[in-house]
Amino acid sequence: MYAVVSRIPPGRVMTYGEVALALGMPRAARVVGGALHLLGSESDVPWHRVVNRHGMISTRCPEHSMWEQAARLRAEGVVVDDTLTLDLARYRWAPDRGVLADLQLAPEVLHAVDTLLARAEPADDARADQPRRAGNVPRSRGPASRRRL
DNA sequence: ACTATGACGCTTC
DNA sequence: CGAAGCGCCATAG
Repeated sequence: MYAVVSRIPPGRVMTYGEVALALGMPRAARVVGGALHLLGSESDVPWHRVVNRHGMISTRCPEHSMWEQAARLRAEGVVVDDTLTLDLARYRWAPDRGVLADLQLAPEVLHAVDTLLARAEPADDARADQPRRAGNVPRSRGPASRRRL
C-alpha cells in the first residue's frame, strides 16, 4: 500500500478506491484510509496525494489535518478550492504497467491487478441492464477474491 | 468468536 | 445535486 502511494508523483493524486484496486483489493478502500491514518507525521509516504472519489479531502485526523493536506497539495501546484475539492479529471494519476511491475507485488497479486484493470476498461456498454446491487463493486470470482487463511 | 468502527464507494431516492 | 442506505474489509475492543 505504502509502495503504491509513494509512487504517486508530486502534483498528482489517486483515490482511496484506486489505491485499493492497484493492490488487487477493489473493495478495501476504507482500509487504505485506515492505513494512511496510522502514519506518523514525519513519514515519507505522501499521504496527502490520496483523496476520496469526489476529489475531496476527507481526513478528519488532527495529526494530518484537512488543512495540512490542502496546503501540501497546493505547494505542489494543485488547485484546491475552498470546499477542499480538486479536479480529479486533471490531477488523477494511475500507475502504468512498468510501475506496477516495479512494486514488488506478489505475482498472484500482480495478476489480480491485471485482470481488474482489464475488466475496468469495457465498462461502457458491458454495463447495466442487470440490476446492480447497491453498496459496492460486485464480488469477483477471479484470483482477486479473498479467501480465508 | 463477535461486534463496533472508519481519511470509502455505489446505488437510490 | 445532496442525503440516505448498505456493502466491504482490516482492526480494535
